[in-house]
Amino acid sequence: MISENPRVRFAPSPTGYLHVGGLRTALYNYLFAKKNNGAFILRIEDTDRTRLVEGAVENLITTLKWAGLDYDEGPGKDGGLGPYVQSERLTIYKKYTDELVQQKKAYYCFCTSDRLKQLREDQQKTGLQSKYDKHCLHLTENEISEKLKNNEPFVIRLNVQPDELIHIDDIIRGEVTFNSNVVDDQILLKSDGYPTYHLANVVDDHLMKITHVIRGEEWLSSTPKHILLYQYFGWEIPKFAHLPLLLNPDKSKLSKRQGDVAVEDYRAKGYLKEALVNFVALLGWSAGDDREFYYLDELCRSFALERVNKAGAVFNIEKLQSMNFAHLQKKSDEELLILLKEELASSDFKSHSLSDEKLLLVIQAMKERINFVKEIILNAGYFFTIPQSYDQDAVKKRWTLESPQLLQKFIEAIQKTDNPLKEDYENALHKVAEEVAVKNAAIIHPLRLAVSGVSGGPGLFDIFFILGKEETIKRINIALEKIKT
RNA sequence: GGCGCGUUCGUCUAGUGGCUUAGGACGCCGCCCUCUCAAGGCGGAGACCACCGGUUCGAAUCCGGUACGCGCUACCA
Repeated sequence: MISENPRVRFAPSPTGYLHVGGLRTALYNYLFAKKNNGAFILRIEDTDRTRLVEGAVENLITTLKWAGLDYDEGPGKDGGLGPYVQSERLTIYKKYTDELVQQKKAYYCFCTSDRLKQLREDQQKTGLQSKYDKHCLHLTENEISEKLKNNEPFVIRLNVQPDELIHIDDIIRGEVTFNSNVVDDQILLKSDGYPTYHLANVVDDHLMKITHVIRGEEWLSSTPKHILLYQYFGWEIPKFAHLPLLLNPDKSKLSKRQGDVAVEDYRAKGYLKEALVNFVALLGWSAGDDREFYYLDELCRSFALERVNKAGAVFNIEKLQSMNFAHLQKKSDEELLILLKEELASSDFKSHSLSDEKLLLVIQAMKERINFVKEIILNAGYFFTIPQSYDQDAVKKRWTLESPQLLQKFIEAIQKTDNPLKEDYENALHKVAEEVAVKNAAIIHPLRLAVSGVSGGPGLFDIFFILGKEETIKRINIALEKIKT
């Protein structure tokens, strides 16, 4: 347990959509906050104007909300330490860089990108680490004001001192040490007046009283820059926790090229938020026992940063799918009804005439045969409309010369029944089979084909009951005309 | 190239010096159930714990080195 109420943040860039890796980072932050009675803050890091995407912030917020990760402070939810969008905080960053420049902990740099590029190439050729050479550090006050007067573009760089050891005490990785000689004089303020991630991140984390920085491992290498900034400003350094990366099957950092990475893609495919959250929570964390099925509130209670793994985790779709199945099975029929009606509304069967009562029966029949609600429509469209075709392999295998007369007899048998139940269909069939002295299967298989067009699915008598007597007879008759051997 | 991080079944993981002939889950295979497809039940294959060396009575677990993988190395985050 953390003694003081911690404050954590999820700080995405609005570049279009919420990445599943981002979802996990957000989730771990959220879980940590909830577990320790802390605050979960959303901050938008939109300092790269070249990568801005229209509507991305709204999309991010909607998706986060869909997943159930509501933030305590953030855009539209002022906690007194806003604004929570970095592009609205430019004067703040300016103020703090000025302070650093005054104390000579940062300096103006007028180098052109051409010179920088050349420098990098030269260093690479000689096998050196590519690093800024402090060329502009020695500019005099006069030279600087002269250049500023001439409107020469400039950036502000961090003035890193050599030969210092910088220690990071990471909750997940333990102590990590860097020598300041490998830390570049990072640009803090870009020539367009916007801060870089490094500056904005540190300033905001401090101003927003962030106690724990929980973020992806890709940030570990730049953490020394951040530590230096905290030290230069004289600020307390937050605790760090660098999360293992989410990986493609080839172990590279999870990327778009190798599959879906946007949370909205998974949502659109029909994954339940419960399954996605559960799955992603287990990618890099476990409670230490064999339990794998969790709801969000249960995760909140069990989560511990100390138990997060160090190694990256391959994002395995098959496991996610089985997770979806598991969560689907736990849903009540009524919950599934809502989801099914949503899917139906945007399907070919939107003008179906089934009552909620019938839909509930369809759900009961199909539930354990699907990984996604939409598969009810995809795999069992016959509940909503007469089969448009008959599976030819099944016809070949199940439709025999005697099938027509058997089905005919079955029609006659059920014709006599009144409001038949599942058992009545079954009894009728058994009786026919007995009369003609064939196995039940000899009638069942062609019947299933006639009524559904396919060879698999729920119990035949369940299908009959859901369709009703009239519809069942009608379909058999149509099949008798259409199916030729 | 430099710096950093990592390495247990195909994949996600349990394991924090003896409980381990390394446990679970997904996937795969087989059997049972069965009108089909699933689900479910039972069983199976699958990890010389990356490698080498050290510490120890004893190591997947501690230490060192090597290899491999990944990340960072931008006026991107």
